[in-house]
Amino acid sequence: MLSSRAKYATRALLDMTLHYEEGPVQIQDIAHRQNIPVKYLEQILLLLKVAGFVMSRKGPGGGYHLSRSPDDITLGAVVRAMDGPLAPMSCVSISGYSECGCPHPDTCGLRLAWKEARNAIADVLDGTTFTMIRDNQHQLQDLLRQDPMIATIMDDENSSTKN
Amino acid sequence: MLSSRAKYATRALLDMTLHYEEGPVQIQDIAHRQNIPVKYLEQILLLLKVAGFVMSRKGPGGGYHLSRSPDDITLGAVVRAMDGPLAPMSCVSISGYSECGCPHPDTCGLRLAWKEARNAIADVLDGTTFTMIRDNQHQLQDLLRQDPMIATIMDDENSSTKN
DNA sequence: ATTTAGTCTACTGATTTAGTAGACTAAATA
DNA sequence: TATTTAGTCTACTAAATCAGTAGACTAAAT
Repeated sequence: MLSSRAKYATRALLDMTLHYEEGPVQIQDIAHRQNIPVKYLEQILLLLKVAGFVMSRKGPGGGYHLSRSPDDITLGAVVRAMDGPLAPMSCVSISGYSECGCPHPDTCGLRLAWKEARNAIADVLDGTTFTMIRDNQHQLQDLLRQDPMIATIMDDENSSTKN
Repeated sequence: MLSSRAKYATRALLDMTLHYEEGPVQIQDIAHRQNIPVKYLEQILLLLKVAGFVMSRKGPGGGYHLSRSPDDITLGAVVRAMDGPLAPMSCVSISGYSECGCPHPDTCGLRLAWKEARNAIADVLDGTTFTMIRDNQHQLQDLLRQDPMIATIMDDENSSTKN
């Protein structure tokens, strides 16, 4: 499970994607719209700034805006910046090959499986840009506007029974 | 990142898969071979027993053994039993649809992406049995035995640069 | 009766998480 | 230049979780 830091960060970036054409958006506005504790969001935006996803301007009319096109920001990059490697086990992240304590990491069958899992998740998250997320969201909203009853059906169809 | 509980549990089950034909194996033996703290492993094996993956026998000649074929035990099932849902966010696990705090969960574009990520990871882990893990491990060992220099190359080829 | 081996419960130290609080700095503008 | 606006930076903390450790107990075999 990803941290709430990652959850809020991605929500904030989606919010800024939705307001990308307008000027800078203020922390308070993002916080209110996205239901995020203001003071916590401040810290998270600072992290996103250090990581190069957003820029800021102080003073009246200031606020935050994406530092590049939402087409060039992937979910994977953001999650890594907030929560570290996507790897399910340290032995398949660059930083921690030999630190897993496994008796024979070089021939470990589990390691192979963890690697596949990491690659699968990375493929999805690195292949998803905030532009795509925005477009998908608009499509969902259109669908729901046409037929409000579709909501529950959509959920049943899209979610597998597996947690 | 999965817990060390999940790490040890999967290592223990792999160990029991490797000794599946023999009788019960003792906690101490698993712990020594797999480099796991004995007292911690006790607790984990109890969890695995409750979850139905293993059976135990007390007294001399006793120990633990798989309660069904390693062909019928998947990595996904074990990870869920140890660490809970594979979902990267609560909003895409059965238990927590509406508890994410998102303003509009039903049309959330992020939720769609998290769902895809969860399905990707679930496909890999639910599609990997302990028989497969054992066979892969044996294959790796054979390769390494033939050419000890291949180890580093294998690692370079198999791991993407992405964490 | 003794040994062997799993079972059960409680506890603990360390770390991380998810925030809160408050003082400070820079930019705009009147 | 004073004031307001809005981001910045540092410190702190309550609660939860994690990764074990400790020790007494139970059941099976001989």
